[in-house]
Amino acid sequence: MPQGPTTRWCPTPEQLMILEEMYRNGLRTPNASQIQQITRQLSCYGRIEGKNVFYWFQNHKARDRQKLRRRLSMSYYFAHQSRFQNLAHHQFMDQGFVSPHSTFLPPFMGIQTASTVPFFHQAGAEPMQEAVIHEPASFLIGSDRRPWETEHVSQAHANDPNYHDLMMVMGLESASSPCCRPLKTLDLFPTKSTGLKEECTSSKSTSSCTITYC
Amino acid sequence: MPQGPTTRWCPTPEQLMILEEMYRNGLRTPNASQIQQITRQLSCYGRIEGKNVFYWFQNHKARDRQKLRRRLSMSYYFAHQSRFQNLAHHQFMDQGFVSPHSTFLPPFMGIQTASTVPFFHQAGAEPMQEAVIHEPASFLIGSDRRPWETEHVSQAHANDPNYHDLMMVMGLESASSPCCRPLKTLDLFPTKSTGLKEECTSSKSTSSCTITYC
DNA sequence: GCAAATTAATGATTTATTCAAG
DNA sequence: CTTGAATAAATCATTAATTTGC
Repeated sequence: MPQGPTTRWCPTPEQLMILEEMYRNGLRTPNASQIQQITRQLSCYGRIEGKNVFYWFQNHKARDRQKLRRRLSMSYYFAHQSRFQNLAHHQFMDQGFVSPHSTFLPPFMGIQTASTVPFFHQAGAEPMQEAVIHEPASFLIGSDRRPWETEHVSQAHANDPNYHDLMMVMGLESASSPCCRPLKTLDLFPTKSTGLKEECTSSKSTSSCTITYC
Repeated sequence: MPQGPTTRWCPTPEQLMILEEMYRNGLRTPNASQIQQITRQLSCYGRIEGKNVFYWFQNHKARDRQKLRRRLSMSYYFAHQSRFQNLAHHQFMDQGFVSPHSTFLPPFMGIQTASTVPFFHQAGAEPMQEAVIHEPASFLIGSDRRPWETEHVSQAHANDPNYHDLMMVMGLESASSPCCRPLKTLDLFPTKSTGLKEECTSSKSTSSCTITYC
């Protein structure tokens, strides 16, 4: 076997740049059609499948949240350090109070989870209203992202008629072969602001997100 | 529209019976091919899709674990009731110490999560070795369950060549149309015992699981 | 009895956590 | 250490049981 049984996707710089641009522009949870479109778009920069796109957004979103929480808890802790039983920072950072993969939290909380965060706020002095730690399920762009509909399309999509789905909705060309004509600024995703909690932290004044890729 | 836009799957008694039998026989995390097979098998008892099967096993497994944890915590609490600050059972069952959807746990633990359970055991006196609370990721039967490959197959599976995948491996007939000839005992899933933590609590002495459906 | 109101189950999604390749 | 991949936990949402007032 020349290619090995299973090797994980390794995004090319171009793919990564495009994905990050989409993310910066507010895309968080692309639906099946969007995933297909993005996959096709990125496939001219290297091997890629729909699930790679799906996972990339999932992980990127999760790790963004994680970083935010970490920063928040951290700053909260340092602001009220004296309350935490005279434990120095490294004492619970380095000694197993918090696993390296878990979210930072003051020692008395143990491992932080979505469920325990409220207690943290109860125990603290200030509400920290400005930063929503646990966003509700309404956080997605479209609610009809169904991994089950994302299948094999990237493999046998060459002349699959199901491909021309939401292309119009997204304002993307609906060429039936991998789009290899980038170098253009496209109108990507209509940013219907649905009261989302954590959407588009970057500047966004127009009603649609655009992405420049090259 | 006769059927309405979107209504969730409502399993028929036959479908439920078969699924539960498979679960009893040790199936926990069917892979894509198994899901396809099961879907096809159950489709003659009513409308069903691959994702329904996938979700059913996921939910059933999770809620089994939940029940087990609840029972364990419960019995542990009653065994060491005196330690819990003289709180009667209803005092923390009924007054918001434990949300109705969360796992039962003694009040000092707050909401139970997989992460907090170890602390619970640390705090307690006995190890309760016999029941593994938080099973590792190696808990699945096959590691290649990919929801992304489960798609539309139930919709346009009639003459899809990809269908005859693991049928042999599973010892199931590979008819290309929905199997509507039940009333038979089939050899279903080879129970390769891979050091699983929470597998097949029911009696299972042979090396393969069988299911009788009618 | 029976239908509105409540509650319990459970199907479907999203989020958090963990594993492991590189 | 970063991050792609996968699983488990938590949550949401709809349907079925069940209760309650008539």
